[in-house]
Amino acid sequence: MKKVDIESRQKSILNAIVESYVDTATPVGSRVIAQRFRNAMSPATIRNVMADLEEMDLIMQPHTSAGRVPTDKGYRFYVDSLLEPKHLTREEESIINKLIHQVGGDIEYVMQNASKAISLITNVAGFVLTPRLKRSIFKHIELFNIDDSRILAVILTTSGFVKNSIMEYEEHVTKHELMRITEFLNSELEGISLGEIKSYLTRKLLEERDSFYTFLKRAMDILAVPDLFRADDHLYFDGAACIMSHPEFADIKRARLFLRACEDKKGLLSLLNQDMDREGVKIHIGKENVDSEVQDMSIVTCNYEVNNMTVGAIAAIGPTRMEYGKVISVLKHISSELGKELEGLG
Amino acid sequence: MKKVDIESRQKSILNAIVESYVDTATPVGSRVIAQRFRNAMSPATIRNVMADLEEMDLIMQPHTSAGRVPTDKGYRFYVDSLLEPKHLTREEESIINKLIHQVGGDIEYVMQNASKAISLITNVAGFVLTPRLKRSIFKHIELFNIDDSRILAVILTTSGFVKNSIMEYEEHVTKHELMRITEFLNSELEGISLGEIKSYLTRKLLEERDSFYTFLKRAMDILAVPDLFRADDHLYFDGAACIMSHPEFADIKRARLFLRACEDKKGLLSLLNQDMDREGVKIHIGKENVDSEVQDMSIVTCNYEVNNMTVGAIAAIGPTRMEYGKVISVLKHISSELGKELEGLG
DNA sequence: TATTAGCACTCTAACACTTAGAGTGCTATT
DNA sequence: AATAGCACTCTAAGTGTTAGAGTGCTAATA
Repeated sequence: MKKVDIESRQKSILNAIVESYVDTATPVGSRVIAQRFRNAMSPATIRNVMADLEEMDLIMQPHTSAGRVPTDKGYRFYVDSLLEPKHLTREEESIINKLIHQVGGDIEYVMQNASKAISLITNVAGFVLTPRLKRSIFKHIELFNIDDSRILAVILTTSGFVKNSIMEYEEHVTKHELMRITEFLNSELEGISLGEIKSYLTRKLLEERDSFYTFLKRAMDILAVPDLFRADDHLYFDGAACIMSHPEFADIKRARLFLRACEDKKGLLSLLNQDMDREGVKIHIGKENVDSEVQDMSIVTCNYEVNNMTVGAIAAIGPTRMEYGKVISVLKHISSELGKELEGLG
Repeated sequence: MKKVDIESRQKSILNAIVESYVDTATPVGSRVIAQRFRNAMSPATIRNVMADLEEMDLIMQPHTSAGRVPTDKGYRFYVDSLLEPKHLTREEESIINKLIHQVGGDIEYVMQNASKAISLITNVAGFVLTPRLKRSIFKHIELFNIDDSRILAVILTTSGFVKNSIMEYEEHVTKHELMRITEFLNSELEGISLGEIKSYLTRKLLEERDSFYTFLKRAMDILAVPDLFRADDHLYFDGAACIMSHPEFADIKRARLFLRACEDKKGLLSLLNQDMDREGVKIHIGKENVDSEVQDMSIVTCNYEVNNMTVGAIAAIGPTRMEYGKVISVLKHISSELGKELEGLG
């Protein structure tokens, strides 16, 4: 009889348990696993291994006479050590690309379709965070009077986004003065993120003392309109319907809790903003989430880049029993396609 | 014994049935109604009236030994002839106003919060359609080169919205020429809706034949960027969770169908675009909806105005058993507050 | 010594059966 | 015309029963 490394046998059985459970949503018994291995081991042997895995807190039994189900820790081990990358089919890629690169859609449309693409392919709910303007780098500004009391500022960022801001102004600013201010701001603000503009100008204001002060003050007033610093983090959501097909939500109460968590958005927003700083795919399984509302869910996030700068993030959320491999590849793919599309949109 | 107009007694009993059923979600029997009228009539009498109402197809029995439930036709009669306007409480108004007039939010934020306000107060799902730019009236345009090959157009509308559009352009347009084009477009397009600009300029192009042609052609090319004519109709949605508290969705299958209908958006979009043309509240009960997916739901819509022009619409969707009176007043109130807020946002 | 067959035991999910109660329609009475 | 009384119907909830899936333990086996 061939000698098998016990460690590795435990691994492959855990792997089989996770994949079978993800697939069927029913606790998996020793018989099923034995068949999966074409009876290379007897159910009894597998039961022994299962007892070990349960000892290690990687799997558990919902009740005494049921099969095993992976624990959060079990999924974590699976994701970290067993998961092998899963490629998307041509068909799947084509569906995603069609949704994201649809002609004639504005940014909101693209965001909405990206979240729909996530949920459609992964069969869990999808989230997309809009490009964060505050993180975008200032490139160019144009100012002009639209009437006696209002000035329109148009700001371009290096990642290609445009931000408008109208401000009311009591005293009339001459065209000449406006041009000087425009020139000044353009030379001064290059390379600064939109979120930093305010504090940058304030600092500048403290340094300058002479006649330049009034000029600078006025320039700042024009820019410091609340509009520019408004919250620009919005979450697009899709997949409420498809999530309901999972048996974990057969109980309407759990379904409601899940939907409430999705609509609350605050928790997810802060998670995404946090995860955005690290590149690539991040996974939060069950109780690993600090947010108590999603402690029986898993959240997978991925940043996306426009012109090589991270400006936003996308996410998938569903029961801990999800196809992690697939979700990861889908998010990676969509992140990259979304970035490309946004570059094109300008 | 006092003589009572039979017509009016039928009405008041139908009214009682509808209100009791909306309130309790259980088929209402003759005893309950009798108690509602403080036993002014006996259950037996009421049963006779109920038989009449059933004859008229205003109410029905889910099964032989159950109480009565209003039919679509019954709700319609109730809404048209029995419903009395319901005022919002101070508290409710304050919740709505806080949500909509929150400082530091951009348009998307306001839309999202408006839909949340609808669902929060009415306890059914809320929809908000973004301001339709195509319906907005052209007021002013500014054009400038952002680099050698790209021109940024900023269009202002009379309702106060701003629309950006960047276009790629092979040959360089001089600053002087750009100014001439700007002036031309500003004088020419005043009062035209954004949706009509393209056809207007095309018509103009056919009339002109001389040297002006090239100039006009160029102006049009700049404006006719696809971006300007992109789909700008987005639906914001909230209340998936709260809709789940209704017993009609105890069956997960119906819940899924409802969510699918909400996420599909196409049907709702066309309904809203249609309803927008008439002012005020419009109600679609159950089978009155052409869309088969929502034939067991009711949809209530209301347009909203910015600077006295209808630019968008809001809606509530839920089971036919909904508090029509309340939903109507909430939509009216939110429509008006939303309009005000958007005027302020500029 | 590691694996496996056998067996008693446990728990769930499904089904059948029963019953209380809410509600009706009809008929006879006021 | 309105109502009380009554037989009838249907549902929802509770109770028992059973089949079957799965386990852990022990003893046999390679």
